[in-house]
Amino acid sequence: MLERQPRRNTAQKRVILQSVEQLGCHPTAVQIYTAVREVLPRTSLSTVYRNLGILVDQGKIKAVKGAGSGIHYDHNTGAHNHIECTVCGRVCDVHVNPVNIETLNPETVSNFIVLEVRMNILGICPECAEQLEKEK
Amino acid sequence: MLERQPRRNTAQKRVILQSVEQLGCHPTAVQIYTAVREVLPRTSLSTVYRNLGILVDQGKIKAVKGAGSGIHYDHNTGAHNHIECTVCGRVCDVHVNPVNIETLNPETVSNFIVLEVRMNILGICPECAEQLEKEK
DNA sequence: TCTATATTAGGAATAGTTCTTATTACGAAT
DNA sequence: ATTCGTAATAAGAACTATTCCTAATATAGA
Repeated sequence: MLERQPRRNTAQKRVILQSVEQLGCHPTAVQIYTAVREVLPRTSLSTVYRNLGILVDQGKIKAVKGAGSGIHYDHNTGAHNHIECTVCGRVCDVHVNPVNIETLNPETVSNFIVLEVRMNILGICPECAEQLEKEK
Repeated sequence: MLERQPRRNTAQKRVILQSVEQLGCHPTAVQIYTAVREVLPRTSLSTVYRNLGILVDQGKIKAVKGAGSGIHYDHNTGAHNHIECTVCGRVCDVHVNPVNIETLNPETVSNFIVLEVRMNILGICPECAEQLEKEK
């Protein structure tokens, strides 16, 4: 017997998913909220958070936590890593050779059962680098 | 002329650093706070946070942000990566081959100036794995 | 010991996220 | 098309982790 997960196809949910896809470079909940409100002005921030949680559960988007505060959302659900600007906080995709989980020695990982290896690169984005150069 | 950084050697600061070193496995501010209060019962949480910030600035400890909420503190300031238990939130050290920053192609990193590569492994610690096994 | 001021305790404030509750509206069944 | 059960909503309260504020305290240098 299949468990019925009632999931209504509401306008808010559709626009929220669309916004994550269109905003690019991994928006935060507030950025998504701002974008959604341009289409549906009465949408509340909690609705955005709730639906982002649902979309993550459904595997339609991914939550990304970097060095800075706050969660970023990513419509690219495939395996890839992230780079984060330490100046403006922007998060972008980066494709470096992934670490093969099977090759990790149990001892080196304190005998943990490894689920996922996330690489997080910190750096300065081209825009912020240029800005810093100008200010000198 | 050397800038004078007035740094008083207070009991709180000493005990806070000691606690980070002794607690092991990367305690959070609240865990450090609890440990410090056993020695200095009138210590406040803001004092712990402020001193942890100072110790990070001085390079005596490192702040570690993982997938879960909250900051963990690490007395091992050398280059190494972390593994985090998705069940209990514990953070441990792990030594996998570091990624050489110089080998990264500018294009693959969206032309960012790379400062640091952090690897964060998610998994289940031996204790939680055993617990989960029992509950089955 | 005295003194200037860095540091503290305590609590208020803030940021980001989750929870609560009355209301709304989707969609299945009439 | 209308009705009806309940999932989803708006609004804001609550919560968690952290930082800020201020008067009181205690350290290091004279």
